[in-house]
Amino acid sequence: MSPRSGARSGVDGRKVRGEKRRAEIIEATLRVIERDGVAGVTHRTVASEAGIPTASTTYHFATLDELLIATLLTGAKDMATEVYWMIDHVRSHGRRAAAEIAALIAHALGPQRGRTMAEYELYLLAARRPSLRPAARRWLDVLTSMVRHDDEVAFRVFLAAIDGLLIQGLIDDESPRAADLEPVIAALLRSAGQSS
Amino acid sequence: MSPRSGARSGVDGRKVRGEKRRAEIIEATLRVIERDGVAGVTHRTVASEAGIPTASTTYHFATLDELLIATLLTGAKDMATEVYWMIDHVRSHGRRAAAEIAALIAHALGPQRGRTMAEYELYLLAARRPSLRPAARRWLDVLTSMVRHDDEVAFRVFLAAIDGLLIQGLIDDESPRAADLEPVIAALLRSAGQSS
DNA sequence: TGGATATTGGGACTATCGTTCAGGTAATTT
DNA sequence: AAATTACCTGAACGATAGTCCCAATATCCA
Repeated sequence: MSPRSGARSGVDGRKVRGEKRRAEIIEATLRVIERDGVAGVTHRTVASEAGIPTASTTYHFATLDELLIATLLTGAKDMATEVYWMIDHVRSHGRRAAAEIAALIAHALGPQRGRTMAEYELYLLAARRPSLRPAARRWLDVLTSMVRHDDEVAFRVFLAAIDGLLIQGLIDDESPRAADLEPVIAALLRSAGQSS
Repeated sequence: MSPRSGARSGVDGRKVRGEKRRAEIIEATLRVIERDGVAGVTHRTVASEAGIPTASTTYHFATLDELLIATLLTGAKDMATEVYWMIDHVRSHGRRAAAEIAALIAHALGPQRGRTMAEYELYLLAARRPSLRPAARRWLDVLTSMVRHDDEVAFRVFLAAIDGLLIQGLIDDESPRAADLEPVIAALLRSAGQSS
């Protein structure tokens, strides 16, 4: 049985013992996805990555879907944080924003390449499984909610273009350099991002 | 053994008999991906979808990877054709382009939703497996090669934004309506697409 | 026509999968 | 301290996976 189904001793925050395991399992899952993709996620590979017995993963996450949902929810926060930084750069750095954002994208496609792939794989999984969609859409909603209403259209263009650049960058043999991305970002900001 | 590994009777183009089967198997694979995703692709599901015995798929495609590569190569042409239509609309319809493109995207996210998902799943698969990348990048290269050099930056913004809109549309509960997409496309064209 | 070869198709072998279960340990409450 | 409950874990079950093997068949060149 899942620890959430029964048995909470009194207050809510008392089941601290298992929460640490849950977090470890989720982190291990993310590492597995970075390395082998969503296809490589099994109870056994995750348990092995976390260095715990197999049955422990099935105890905290009754089904694989449940594990993936939790992983996506956890990852969504990180994704949102990343894009939030971009927006912050646009607002504070003004003209330098293009260079800053280009560097962030280059970083996501270079050193963080595995992580970026993992995020988009979970994203696509959400497209196919309705139960994952709220989790996947959350970070988009969060971002959208923090721009003024009259900028919503421009903001959507900005987000879509960033998504597209990241995805297209994933199938390049060598990671794109920030210098190559900068003119594209500049053109994007010139129309869509300047007023946000 | 794969038909390519041994046994060719003299010349190369003599193995016409099996080519039809190969095509059938690839088409069945694409249908399986549309319905169940890349994760649903197994020798057995593909064979069942094509109405042929299981061993026939392993005969023509020794490994599952080989089958996926062939499927991606076949599908790449269709994807390129679709985006080419969009560009054509921009050039010929002028001011109406936004509405036309919005309709195309709404169509890709509505009736063609399964197909669109399949394309992006194969796309992400290419990000993870270098052997698939040339096939995935081919259509992008083809598109990029047919715009003037001074428009390249604007064109990249355009393509990236389209990609992003499609992906984000995939995780919406109900497919976005063309009317909702049109202002976004219009804003995009206003800056990036008008000169291409 | 006859032999060589490409192709088909049914079945089977082995590995791994998700999930379950039963018995144990550690913490928490009374 | 006793009991209750969360938590842990090794083993196992049934299902399904990839791939292989071998006999049967269709096709083609000589």
